[in-house]
Amino acid sequence: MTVTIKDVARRAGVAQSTVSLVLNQKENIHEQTRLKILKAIKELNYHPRRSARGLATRKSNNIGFILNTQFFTQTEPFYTKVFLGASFEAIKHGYYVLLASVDDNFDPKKSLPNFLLERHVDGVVLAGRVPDSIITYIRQQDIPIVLVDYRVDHFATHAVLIDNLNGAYEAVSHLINQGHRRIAFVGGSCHHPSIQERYDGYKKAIGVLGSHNELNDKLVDLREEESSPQIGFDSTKKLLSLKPRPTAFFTVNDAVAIGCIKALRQSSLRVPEDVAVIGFDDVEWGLHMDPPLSTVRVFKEELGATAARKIIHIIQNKTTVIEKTIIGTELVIRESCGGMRTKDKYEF
Amino acid sequence: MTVTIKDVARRAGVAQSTVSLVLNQKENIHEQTRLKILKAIKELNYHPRRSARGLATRKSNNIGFILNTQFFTQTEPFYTKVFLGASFEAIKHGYYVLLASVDDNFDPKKSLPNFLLERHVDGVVLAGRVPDSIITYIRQQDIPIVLVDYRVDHFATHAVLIDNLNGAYEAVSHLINQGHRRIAFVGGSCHHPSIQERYDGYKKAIGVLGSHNELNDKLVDLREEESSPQIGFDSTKKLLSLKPRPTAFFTVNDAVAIGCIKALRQSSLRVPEDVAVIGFDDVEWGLHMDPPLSTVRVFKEELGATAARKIIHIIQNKTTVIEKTIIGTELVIRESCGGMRTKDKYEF
DNA sequence: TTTATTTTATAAAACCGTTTCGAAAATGAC
DNA sequence: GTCATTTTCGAAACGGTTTTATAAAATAAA
Repeated sequence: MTVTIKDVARRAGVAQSTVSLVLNQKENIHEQTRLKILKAIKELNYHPRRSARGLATRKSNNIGFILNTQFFTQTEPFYTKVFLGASFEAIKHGYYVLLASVDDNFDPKKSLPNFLLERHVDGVVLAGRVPDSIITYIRQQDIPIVLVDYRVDHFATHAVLIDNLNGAYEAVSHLINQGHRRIAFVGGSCHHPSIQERYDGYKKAIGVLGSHNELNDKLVDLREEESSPQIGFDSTKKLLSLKPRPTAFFTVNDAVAIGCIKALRQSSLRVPEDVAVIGFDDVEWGLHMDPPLSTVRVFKEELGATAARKIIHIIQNKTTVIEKTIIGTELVIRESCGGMRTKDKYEF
Repeated sequence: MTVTIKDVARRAGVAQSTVSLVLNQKENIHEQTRLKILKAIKELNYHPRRSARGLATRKSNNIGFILNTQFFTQTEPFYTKVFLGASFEAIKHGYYVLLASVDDNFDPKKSLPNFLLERHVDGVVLAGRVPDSIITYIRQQDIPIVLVDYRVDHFATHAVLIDNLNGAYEAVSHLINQGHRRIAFVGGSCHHPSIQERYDGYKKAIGVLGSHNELNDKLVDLREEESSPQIGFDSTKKLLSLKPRPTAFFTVNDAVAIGCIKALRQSSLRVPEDVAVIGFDDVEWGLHMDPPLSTVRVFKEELGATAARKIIHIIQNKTTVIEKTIIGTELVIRESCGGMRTKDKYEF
């Protein structure tokens, strides 16, 4: 029924081990027999079966992609894009990506992605904040790891990261250059390193370009919860009570920006005429918001693709030297941060 | 190093075949030896290796998920959600989902998802419109198929479908009940069966609840291209030139609704005061639009989950009787279709 | 009770479709 | 003709499942 390496060998008149050798591009195959075998392969339309190969080589040619369950409940499928990027890049290299999720409070002794137990993956990509315990567990199994958009300082791990610092720096610089002096930093979860870095970029811009006494803790609203439009709304409402009120809002991501703009509108403030807003991430619908949202573009698919390339490289080369790759961002100026009116500029 | 079935057998003092028997829950195992073996399994933390199992059983315990490449370029990750639904449902049943995409003009002789060639999946889910040729090919390989959000009338295939007809019917009925008499049907690709069905639902509602001469071809704008905000914008602009202009717009999906509302706004028409809009799909950001978009909710994850359950069932039971499952929709009334003002009601 | 027969539980062997490795065969150089 | 060097081969893994054989236990027949 299904054609095996044996059939190919028979038709080509060679041993199956020889077929295997040409299949795996090994040395020392006489060109003539190589062609003979290739011909037989083509004629029979032969394709080696993955599980057989996997058994013999102890490689699955799959890679696992694990993320925190709670990210799925988020408004914007940020990590989904990362996954897609990884998935399609992996295919190019002959790998498939298996998706799994873990809870924040997960216990390796009780529940684990099955692909880890069944040796069904050769390496895993961990996306976003994941519990330490799973990192520890996977390392014990000697399965290579690459983190995406997450770092753990006490683990030496390969990682693909967003240039949050610079992204935020550029965004806030832009606001400063437009004359803004009271720039609020709106609502993100202080637990995620990426958010911290965005905050650092904000501070740096104000420190470098503004005057230092403009670095005002009151203008910053970091939260415990995962960022969301709701958080953005609440956060903005709170920040609007400041006197004088902020003239610009740099939000920790686009989801927060949505809530932020909603709050501004509810307070009868016009964007961008009265207040400037810049988000982060560049999600699809930012373009269609009213006004179209200025933001810091994150190359989500590229993050995933890079992680895929990296884990595959590690798998194939047993690389041991740890390296972190930082993917740049791009400031996307649309309408939500338009130039300030003269009146505002001299307001304070 | 890695613990195999042999180790378990040795420790339990039985033959490995016996271990295999309890692993696979077969009959005729003395309870006492069963427990003994289970104990050994637990103590050694043994997990059968997938590729070994796969080789022996000729099953991969993977399922393939194929969709049209062009859907990835679409604004809203509709099918991505379907994929996620399928993926997580599959995990519950011990399967993993492998993602692949095919071009519209793809040729099975040249390029094929590798998992098909390498017997790496036991069945596949095809999402959205896919070329006939791939369906034909997969059937030849005797690999079970389930379609999601697609139907091909000349193939008898299992399918999971959206109740587009009823969804559209309810939405348009709602508009009619609000007093609208000139309801436009805005911009979708006439090639996708789902769009056709939504159109049918629209016609049915007007036919049943309206008067028949309100069924006016001029109010309908179907396109060749895949639906998008741009299409929605163009389509709406065109429909607005009608005299008298439509008072309500039923768009073929939410992406189109975005463009539609943008066009309305550009023509200084207020939503919902001057014009009502209802979309379809219920994408994430519809809730955050201004005004929040009324729409017909499609349970995307549920579509995927159902497809996963179905394909797994077919794989395991060799079911042969074809069945189509239709998943209901839900009319979500938000603000974009609010009641009409009295003035408009009597306008014609 | 003894013997034959069936049932049940376990063991042993064959198989799934590859890769790998040591040995054999072919080739070439001297 | 001998010795190296290529090239090819055969058999043994890899880690499970499945089929078949066998021993032990249970049941039925004599």
